[in-house]
Amino acid sequence: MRVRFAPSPTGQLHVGNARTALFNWLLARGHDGTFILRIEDTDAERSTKQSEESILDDLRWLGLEWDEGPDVGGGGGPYRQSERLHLYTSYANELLAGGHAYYCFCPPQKLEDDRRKDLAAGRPPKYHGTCRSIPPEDARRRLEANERAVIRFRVPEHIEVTFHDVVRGDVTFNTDVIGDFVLVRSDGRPAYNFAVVIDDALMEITHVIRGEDHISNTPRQVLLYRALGFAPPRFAHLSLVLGPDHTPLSKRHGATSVSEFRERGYLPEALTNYLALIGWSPRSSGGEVDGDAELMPMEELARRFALEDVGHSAGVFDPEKLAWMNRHYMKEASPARLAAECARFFQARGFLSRKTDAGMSYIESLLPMAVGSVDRLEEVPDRLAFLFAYDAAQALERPAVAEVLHEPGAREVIAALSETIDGPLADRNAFRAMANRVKEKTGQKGKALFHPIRVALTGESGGPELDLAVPAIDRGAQLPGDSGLAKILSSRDRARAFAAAVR
RNA sequence: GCCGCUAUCGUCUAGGGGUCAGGACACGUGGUUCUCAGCCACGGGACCGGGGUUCGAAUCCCCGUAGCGGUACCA
Repeated sequence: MRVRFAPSPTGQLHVGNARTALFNWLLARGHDGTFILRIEDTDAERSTKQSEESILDDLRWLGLEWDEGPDVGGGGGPYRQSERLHLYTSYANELLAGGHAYYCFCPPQKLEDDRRKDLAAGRPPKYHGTCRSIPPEDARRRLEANERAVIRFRVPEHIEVTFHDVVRGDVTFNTDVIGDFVLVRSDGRPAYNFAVVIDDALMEITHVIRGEDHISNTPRQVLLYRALGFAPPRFAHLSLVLGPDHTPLSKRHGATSVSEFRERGYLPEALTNYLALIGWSPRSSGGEVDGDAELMPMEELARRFALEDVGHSAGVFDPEKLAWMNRHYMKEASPARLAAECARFFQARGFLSRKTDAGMSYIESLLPMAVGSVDRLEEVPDRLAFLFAYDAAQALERPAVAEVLHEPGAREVIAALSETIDGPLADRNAFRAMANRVKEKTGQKGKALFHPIRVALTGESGGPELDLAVPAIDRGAQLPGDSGLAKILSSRDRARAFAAAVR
């Protein structure tokens, strides 16, 4: 089995295309097949090298490694269409010689006029066949006289073209609605329908899995396979991914490119797991489906994936569900990995200037507090901002904090707290011991005790576990000044500053 | 316009001639921890419309409707 993903490098990798790549990858990996990456850059105006690189980067980040491609080579190369021009030319000549194609000298203006007339008359707009019967000798003469021409495919008239789609079944088109389409443009570059067929055939692709938007191109391609004498591959057309308003997913709907999700702190396994479930669901293993059946690592997705289980209808991209999956995978990821991923967000927030060992291991120790209550890694620094920035006066102004202060005994607890803390609360036990001493002094317990302690030490009325957060404050406060970390006020200094502000 | 594809809770979906139409996300209520979150329990919520076939249709067929795609010297 040989499958391919063939993006055109004209922009960022979109989640819809990423899903197409994923389904190809899943099928290849699950069947010991070969996954090929081909760059369709025949549109020279819009294709950029930079875009190609970013697509490759995004695919790697997603974990969709390819076996053959522009950077790794392989027996079917080259893998950029711009480097395969000689192949297209040679097959175009073959088609010309066999009478399956002909030169067309129609100026663009005439083509446009024809189309307008068809539309106005309610006819399907298609090429009028003006140049269909120009004798080859005449064509050659005009070519030699430097007349511009395209090469068109001679579409057989009045026949039905049926192909089998693995996800949809048999699909039939009548060639009456298909005009003689362009194979080679006047500048010598191949058009899409021609290049794909040559490439898929030469690269011996067995399964063409692509977006539904290609379904009406397929009969043209089938015709080409026939004319060229190639055996057509199996086709599978995937439904599209839509936005909440049921229009194709676009920038209007927020983040749509893989790199945006990467930048915002989504984990690749969350994105791939989520994308796999749009339009595909694991075959229910008889009876009830386990609630966790949707959470699957890549290997399991690959093992269970089957084209036969792919749905027919378009799916709406749901950021909420993606967020849920991301939370799940963040909890599963190792703190070291998360710290490495998060460092840039701490840097952006000004909490970390350099990635020193001390700074990084401090951040690592913080993550378990934040990761359970955040959708994306990007939000982690905000969640932990109270550690790095402490302003007693500002905290007092916050309604939620003020509310806590109105609780009976709150001021007492705060006063006792500022007197009780005499050193760093290096761990949970030290924190508990301190809390007990405040409890003895004030007689307060439960919420009445912990709420005031929380607002005094963190400036927040809610947040990560208190007896985890407070030791973290003191650990940060004790780190050497060159740790790269923003300065952290110790819990003792916080308690005193807050007590003073309250008074 | 013409051609094609599609249609189950708000969303992703399972199922498929007789089911209490199942699950997940989201949502609501209650419980739980010093807190947001989390977690646990419970709850509301769907077969596009109309015909036909059938003892029986969400399921099969037809016709509508709607959405999407194509109708390029874009891919």
